[in-house]
Amino acid sequence: MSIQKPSLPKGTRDFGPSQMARRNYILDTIKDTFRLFGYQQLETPSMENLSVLTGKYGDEGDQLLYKILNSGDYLKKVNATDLDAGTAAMLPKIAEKGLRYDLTVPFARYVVMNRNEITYPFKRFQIQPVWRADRPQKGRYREFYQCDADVVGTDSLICEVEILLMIRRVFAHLKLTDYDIKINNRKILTGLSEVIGEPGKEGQLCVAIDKLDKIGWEKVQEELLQRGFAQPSIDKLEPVISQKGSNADKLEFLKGFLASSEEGTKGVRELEEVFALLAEYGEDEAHVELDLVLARGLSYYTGAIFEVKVNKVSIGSVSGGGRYDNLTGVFGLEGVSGVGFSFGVDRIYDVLEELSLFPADQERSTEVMIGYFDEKGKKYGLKVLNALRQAGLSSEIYPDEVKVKKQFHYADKKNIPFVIMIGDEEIDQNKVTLKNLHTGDQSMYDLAEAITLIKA
RNA sequence: GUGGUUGUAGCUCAGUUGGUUAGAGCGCUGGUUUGUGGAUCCAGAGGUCGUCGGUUCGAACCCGAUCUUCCACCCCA
Repeated sequence: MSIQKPSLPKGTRDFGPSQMARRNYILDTIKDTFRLFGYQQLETPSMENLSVLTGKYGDEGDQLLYKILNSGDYLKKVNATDLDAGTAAMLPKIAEKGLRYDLTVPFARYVVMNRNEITYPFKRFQIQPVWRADRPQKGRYREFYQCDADVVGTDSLICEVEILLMIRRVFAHLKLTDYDIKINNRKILTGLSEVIGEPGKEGQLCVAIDKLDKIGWEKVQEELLQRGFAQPSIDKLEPVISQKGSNADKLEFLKGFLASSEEGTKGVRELEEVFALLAEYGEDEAHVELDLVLARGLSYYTGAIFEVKVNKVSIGSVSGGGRYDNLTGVFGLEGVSGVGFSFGVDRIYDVLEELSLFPADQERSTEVMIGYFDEKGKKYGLKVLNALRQAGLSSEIYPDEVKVKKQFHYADKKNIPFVIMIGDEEIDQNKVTLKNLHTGDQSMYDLAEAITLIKA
């Protein structure tokens, strides 16, 4: 019987106590914010029927889905001809479930299945892991968490504004100051493709233009040519690429540039209203930047699109989202529009780490540990322990009778700020010795006094 | 999915053209003090060198496969 070394599947991680403390610091901030804006929490199963998931993320997406082998004799329904037909044809016979790939599709499924119980507009948030059979890299995992907030059943641009406000609140609480919320509108991109003489190609345009930051204008032109755009059309795009200035300046420019496109003009008007509403809230435009070349690959966006980039760090975007007109159409429920966005917790974690923005005492859990010299002290300590907990102090007693040195060492390693020591003297005088591990000071007090001191 | 990269003690890393018993720092355990942790000093434990196979008298080192890490592309949070 050989002992096997345990290991983790590629692209997955354990979260130890200190990581969990830090993750919860981020997640609690996000949850508080979602609730503050009236969103309610939803959870859906880790696995969905494969029919719910396939075909929603494109061919590549289907490849990245984790499929779950049927229970029992999973080859039961397979015969020789199925084997010859290849993987794609055989898949439905051996797997009927899969792990969720994102939170949007399960949400759409939920809305459709509960369409009659839901009161619209429906504001929900959802924080759960998702799985992708991608090749992992730094900041890219096969299991990771998404924090989605969506509101469906309203076209109001107030939702867009509130997304901006939620992002700003979360980042302010996390002490992140140097970041940009980039905003654009899919209708503007549609308008652009019309105006430059390539109508209907906004999808292709998006894919290429989205890389501007990364590969530069020259390379983007090459890519556009490859994607079948004519050189004169590309030339017409030039003034948009080089457009600089304030959000108002850019909108002014677009108004003229897209005048001939009905759709584009609509997009401009929507953006204008978002900025106008923001002002109505009494808020400024800090961190909000209209980015004419922000595209985002996802094809289902139809209105506003968002992306958040933290400056001066090596991590890509940490949040993104947008408006979609027909979330639930694939499940047979037409006309449910909505807008949503998502925080990438894992990436925010990396950003906070890179910028050393995690609070120092995040790891502390226990406030007081009780130590003692012998069995008598231990028994006395149990009463003290109970009193501490009733006073609302997170506390523990060292469970084994070992040397005092070892007890203190434990408290020190666990970053426990106070130790209450029990010996014969304390028992005789009905007191406790309280030691502050940070300063090293210690003296004897009544238990009630000690509790007040710890709470101070 | 394509191309490349990494793996030696719990952690960060040395390790000569292939040659006897694979090292350091930090950490860990015990002691120096019989009512006290974090500093000093002393001692100690811990490695089938990612795994499997091959070449060789001999492999941490050379070759192959596989797993893992990270990177670029694709795509994405």
